[in-house]
Amino acid sequence: MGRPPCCDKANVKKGPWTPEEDAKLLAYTSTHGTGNWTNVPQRAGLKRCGKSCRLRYTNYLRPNLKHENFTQEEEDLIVTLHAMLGSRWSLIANQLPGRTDNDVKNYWNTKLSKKLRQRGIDPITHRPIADLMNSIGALAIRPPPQQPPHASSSSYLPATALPLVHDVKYHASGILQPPLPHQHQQQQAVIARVDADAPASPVELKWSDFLADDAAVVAAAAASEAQQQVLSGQYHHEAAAAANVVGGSSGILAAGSSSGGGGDDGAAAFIDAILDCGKETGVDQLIAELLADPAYYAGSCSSSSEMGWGC
DNA sequence: AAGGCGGTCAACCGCCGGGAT
DNA sequence: CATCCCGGCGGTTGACCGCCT
Repeated sequence: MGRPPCCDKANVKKGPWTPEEDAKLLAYTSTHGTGNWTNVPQRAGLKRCGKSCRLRYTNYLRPNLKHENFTQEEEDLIVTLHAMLGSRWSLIANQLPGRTDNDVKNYWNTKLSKKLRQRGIDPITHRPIADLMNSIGALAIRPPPQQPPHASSSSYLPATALPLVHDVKYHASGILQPPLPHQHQQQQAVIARVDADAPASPVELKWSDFLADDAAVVAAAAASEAQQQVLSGQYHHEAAAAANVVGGSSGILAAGSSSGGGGDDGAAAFIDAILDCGKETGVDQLIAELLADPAYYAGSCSSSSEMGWGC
């Protein structure tokens, strides 16, 4: 039971918008701007729900929207960001000027996820499907852990750790390869730089707080040094974001990848906490920086056309 | 020609978080 | 502090279209 509907459904028109309705909405927004959408229908002379008006405007009528097909570069970016962020379409869309979250979501659901699947890549985890099947088989026969999940000398490791984001290109290409040494060094350098910016009173967030089951344990075991900083409680939102990018992306990637596993929820909650750590989080900026740094994604191939999954 | 089928995408729905009161 | 309202988000639906049989 959610909130009551925002509109009187009996007096609200639904369905496709007509050119006349578009014109009314455009005329109103061009003179009055956006905001207070609940009053917009009445003032614009529309028999629509305010939410519907907002959606129509943001997804279709808003200036500077791109209506043409997605480019190869945009596809690459979506795949990369989806690997980093999961289905946070608004964040992904923020990195694609002129695209809406609805655009990106639809494009992902109808095109990109299929492309990945055809390439043998699981679109949720961004791992090779064959790899996942092996992992599932290993999980099925693995005995329960004998040690607490945070034991440092854990002999308990999955057959294949969940993926690191810097592997995304490799996954997308279907060729899983380890990062080159200089790539790893550069990743660590970024972590160090981000960590150096940590505030004097860091937010107390621990990855372990979000651990709930095996999947999260696997993710933690696969984490890098940067994630260890998170585990030690010296959390800083940007550092944590970097930790997730470099070592803890498995949490993001695992989110939603299984049917309701608690670890997936934990990973998602962890990311939520990161994103909630203040308006100045700089997540967008961090994403932009990471994307601008070719070292993160420089693999054996540099574009998805080379990946071989062009149209 | 017509019906079935799958793909695409605009739009809706319900939930959530944040600000206002 | 509690409640209400609004905007935003992600998931889902359904209309439309083109292709195939």
